[in-house]
This record gives sequence, structure tokens and C-alpha cells, in this order.
Amino acid sequence: MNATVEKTAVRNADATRQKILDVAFEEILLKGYQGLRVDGVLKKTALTKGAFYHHFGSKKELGHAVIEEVLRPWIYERWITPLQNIDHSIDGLIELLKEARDEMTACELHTGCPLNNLTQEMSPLDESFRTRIVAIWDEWHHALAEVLERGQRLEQVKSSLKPENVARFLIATMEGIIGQCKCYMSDAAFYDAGECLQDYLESLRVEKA
Amino acid sequence: MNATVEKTAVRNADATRQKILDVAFEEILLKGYQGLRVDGVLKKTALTKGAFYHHFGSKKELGHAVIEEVLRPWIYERWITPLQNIDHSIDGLIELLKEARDEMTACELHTGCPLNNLTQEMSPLDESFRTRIVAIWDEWHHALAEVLERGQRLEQVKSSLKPENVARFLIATMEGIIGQCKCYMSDAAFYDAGECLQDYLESLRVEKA
DNA sequence: AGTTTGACAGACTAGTTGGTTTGTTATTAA
DNA sequence: TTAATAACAAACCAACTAGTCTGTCAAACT
Repeated sequence: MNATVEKTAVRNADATRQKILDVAFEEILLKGYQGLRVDGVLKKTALTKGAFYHHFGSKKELGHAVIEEVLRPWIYERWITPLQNIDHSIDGLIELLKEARDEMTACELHTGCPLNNLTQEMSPLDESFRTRIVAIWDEWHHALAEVLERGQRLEQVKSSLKPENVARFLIATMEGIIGQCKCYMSDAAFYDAGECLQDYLESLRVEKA
Repeated sequence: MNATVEKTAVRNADATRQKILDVAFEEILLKGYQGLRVDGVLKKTALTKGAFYHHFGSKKELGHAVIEEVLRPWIYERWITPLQNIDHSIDGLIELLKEARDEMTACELHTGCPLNNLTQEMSPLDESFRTRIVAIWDEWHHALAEVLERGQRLEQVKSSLKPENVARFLIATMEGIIGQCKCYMSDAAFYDAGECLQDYLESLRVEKA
């Protein structure tokens, strides 16, 4: 019966803002930014116009906040941080690939990659979105190239290949495969193409003497 | 001064319909289906609501028509028919890759692949779009797998690999690379990742005895 | 205790959007 | 030549949508 216990539930600006961000992220994931409706977010959060425009100046400002505060952490948690925890480059990447496949099968079949979705939709439409998005791609690319370079130093990865190029290739391929799954509404494409991707990853390994 | 000479220009239902389809295709390519505005198409074609709803029952019907009558022929002309004209599988695919890169550099940097754009946007949103789109992917995939099978029969391509899987992988990779170029607004990604793709294609070649 | 301010609620608005309706003119069939 | 119909033109409409405005209430500050 202590009032302070309940206090946080009554009014909590941070929680309100975060709830809007989370719901907006989901909505964008499903319908895209253009398909996102402010009223829709309000309905799902049981909030009102007053609350929304208290926290965000406009729909576009919400979009920017979603990118920086939800999408970016999501990509880090899901793709970039795991890269940094890899000890053996090739084995680690293959392991990550398998984990991605499992996650995919579980829930992301029809939604795809939130970063790539937003990229394809907004890049040609709004420069303020594109610059924010491209920064995340760069961070991802950098982290992956690092893994490959490290593998080269540890003589796990062929010294002949260019880490920057392979990193671009791997990211593009992953996103391409996820995109295919999205339209087939099936993870079959992931298993089929994933087999080739695994072969490719194996081909990066140093030849055994 | 013969009236019959001018006649075709005055009223031509087929031409009117086609003009709507062409402009709609461009608009979808740039802004997506959700960003496509009927009024926008009307403005660009200098037509009116009367004309539009005479030829199309709704915006969605226009979308379907664009897929079947513009997008599908575009994919055929650009990707599928060239596949069927390949004589040597590996050499031919590498050649196609180069041509794609040139086209990319020229004009499609910020627009991306119209098929993939529509796929990523509409697959989760509308089943009537998804089924039409997936049919085109299937035709493309089939044609590419055919090329690889043919290559195996002619002993140009390693017999160990699965044409269906490699075809999925190649399509996914191509689309992934194009998608990356779109957000970087640069063809650098195509050259970087394309180098790896070319290496992969070479790796499909039968080992020389 | 009283005042200020941050965090909302909710009615309202102006502009947009897909779609309808009514009318007009060119083309074609009789 | 005339009637019918296809191919539009353009005003109009209802629903939607981002954004505004005024008001309320709780919490922090004094």
C-alpha cells in the first residue's frame, strides 16, 4: 500500500517514450515507415496525441529516434556484438550463420531484416533517413571486416582476399537471402542458399599444409 | 491536314492505359506502392480521374497490372532472357554480372531492383501482391538453375553442386548487392562485393584435369 | 501550502487520398 | 445518318492523417 511502489506506473515519461518507440519499431517492421500511422501507434500504446507530440516533434522525428534508439541497438545486439565475440573467424561466422537461420525460422520469416527494410524503402526518399541508416551499415561492415582481418593475422583466413570486399559480399548475401525468405514465407531459401554461403565461408579458410 | 493522320493521337485507349502503367511503374520504383499516389500518376500523365477509373478498378488493380504487364516483362528482358542466351555457363554468368554492373552504374543506383523493392515492401502486407511477385522469382530461379544444369551436362560446371541451391544463392547475392548500392548511393559496393561474386562463380567451374 | 512545470488527454483542423458521379465527346455499329 | 457505346473530363465526397490547441492533473520545487 506504499504509494511510492505504484508511482512509477502512474506517470513515467521515459517509459512512455520507450513504449512509443517500441511500438513504432514493430509497425515500421511490418508496414514500413510510409505505412506507419501515428494514430496506429497511439491506439496500440493506448496513448493520445498529446502524449505523442509531447515526446516527438513530428512523425519524421519519431522515425529518426526509432533508427537511433531501437534499430541501431537491435543490430548491435543481433549482429555486431556477436561478431566481436568470435574467436575463430570461419568457425565463428558459420556458427553465427546457423544462429541466424534459427532466429529466422522462429519469427522473422515474413518481416525480414528491419535495417534492410528501412534501407530499401527510405534511401531514395529521404536523405535524413539514408545518412542515419548508412552509418549503421558502415559499423556492421567495419566489425565484419575486423573479424576477417583478425582471422588473417591468426592465419585462419586466406591472406589473399580483401577483408573489406568479403565483408561487403557477406552482408549483401545475408540480406539477400533474408529478403528471399520474406517473399517465399519460408525458410527453405535460407537452407538452400545458406548451404552455398557455408561453402563460400569454408573456401575462405587457409589451405591445410 | 488529313484528319485520319491525327486520329490515333486524339484517342487511343491502349496507349492511355499503357501510359498509366509506365508512369505507375516509375512511381513505384521511386516511392514504393504505398508511396504511389493515383493523383500523382494523373498529374504526370496529364489525365484525369475519369480516364484512370475507366481503365483500372482501383489502385490495387493498377498495382497488379503493373506487376504483370510492366515488371514481369522488365525482369524477363533484363535478367531471364539473357540467361537463356548463355552458351557457356560460367563465362556467360560473369559476362551478365559485368553488364549488370554497367547498367547499375548508369541509372539504377538509387532505385534498386524493382522486383526486389516491391517484394520487400508488399510481401508482408498483401497476399495478392506476394503471390504474383513470387511467381516471377520462381521463373527467374528456374531459368538460372537451368543454365547451371546445362553447364553440368556440358561439363563446364562442377557436378557436385546443386543447381537449385546455387541459383537461390546467386539471386540472393545479386539482389543483396544491388540493395547495398541503393543505400550507399554508389556503385563501389557493386565493385567490391562483385569481385567476390566473380570469385565464387569461378569456383563453380570444373577443375582442369 | 502554494506555485510552477512537466506529462499527458482529447477535441479540432486543414490538407490529402482513393474513389464516385455526372456529363461530354469521339468512335463505331446499324 | 443515327443510335449506342467506349473513352474520357472534372466536380465532388467521405475517410483518413499529421499536426495543433486548449485544458487537466500530478509531481517537483519553494
